Amino acid sequence: MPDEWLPQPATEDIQLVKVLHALGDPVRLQLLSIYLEGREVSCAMDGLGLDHLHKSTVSHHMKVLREAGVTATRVAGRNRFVRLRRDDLDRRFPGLLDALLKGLEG
Amino acid sequence: MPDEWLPQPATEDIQLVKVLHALGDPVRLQLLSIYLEGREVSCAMDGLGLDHLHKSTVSHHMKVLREAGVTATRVAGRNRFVRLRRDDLDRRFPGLLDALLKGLEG
DNA sequence: TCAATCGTTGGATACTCGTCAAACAATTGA
DNA sequence: TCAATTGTTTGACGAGTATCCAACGATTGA
Repeated sequence: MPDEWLPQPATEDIQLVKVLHALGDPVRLQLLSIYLEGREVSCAMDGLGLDHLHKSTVSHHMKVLREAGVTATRVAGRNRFVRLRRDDLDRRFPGLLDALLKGLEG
Repeated sequence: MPDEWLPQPATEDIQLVKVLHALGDPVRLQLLSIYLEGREVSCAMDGLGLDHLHKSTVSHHMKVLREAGVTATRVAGRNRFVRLRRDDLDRRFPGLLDALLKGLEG
């Protein structure tokens, strides 16, 4: 049985303004910094620094990132594993993720 | 009499999340594309593609960009001349403006 | 089978935001 | 001096959003 994926925009349909809007929020920018580490992250993982938020709130933010084309979500049983769409974003907006990574470090 | 400038955050106080939030709006992203051409732009200039918006709305968007640290505004008589803080942004978030410029072209 | 787990959905609430309109201040030119 | 110009400010209003809570569906493990 192959993996199932939640719906997401095609690479060529990713819009810059939606990406920037999605990332212009403290919680979602922190999620990005986690994804940028390359880990595939499950929603209910602890230690993401989001313990103060309700799980439905985190789920909402993850949906925003996915619908903007920033992340891809693989469904595996009860879990959803989220990862950055790094190749798609690098092709669509070259240098953007690299710049954000540097900016998040500083 | 020297030029007068509207208040703006210091370079080291520019926050990535505020910059992204400021640019995550269609009108403000269009303003950025105008500023990226290097022109110093006056608020009431025609041909900016913002004719459908009330002047107070444009003024509001320009204020958001300035307070996020994206632009600098010089006061000259009745006019305000707005320009990108390119050097400051390049120093604070290297590669970000270049990536946005490329992304706006595509 | 059945309880526990993971995540989503819908409702409720408070807050933010984009927009316009009107009033205002400052400046300029006649 | 005085009307026109430029841009800001304030208020109002509707739309969007961030958050929590409760309920739910799907899945897993005992």
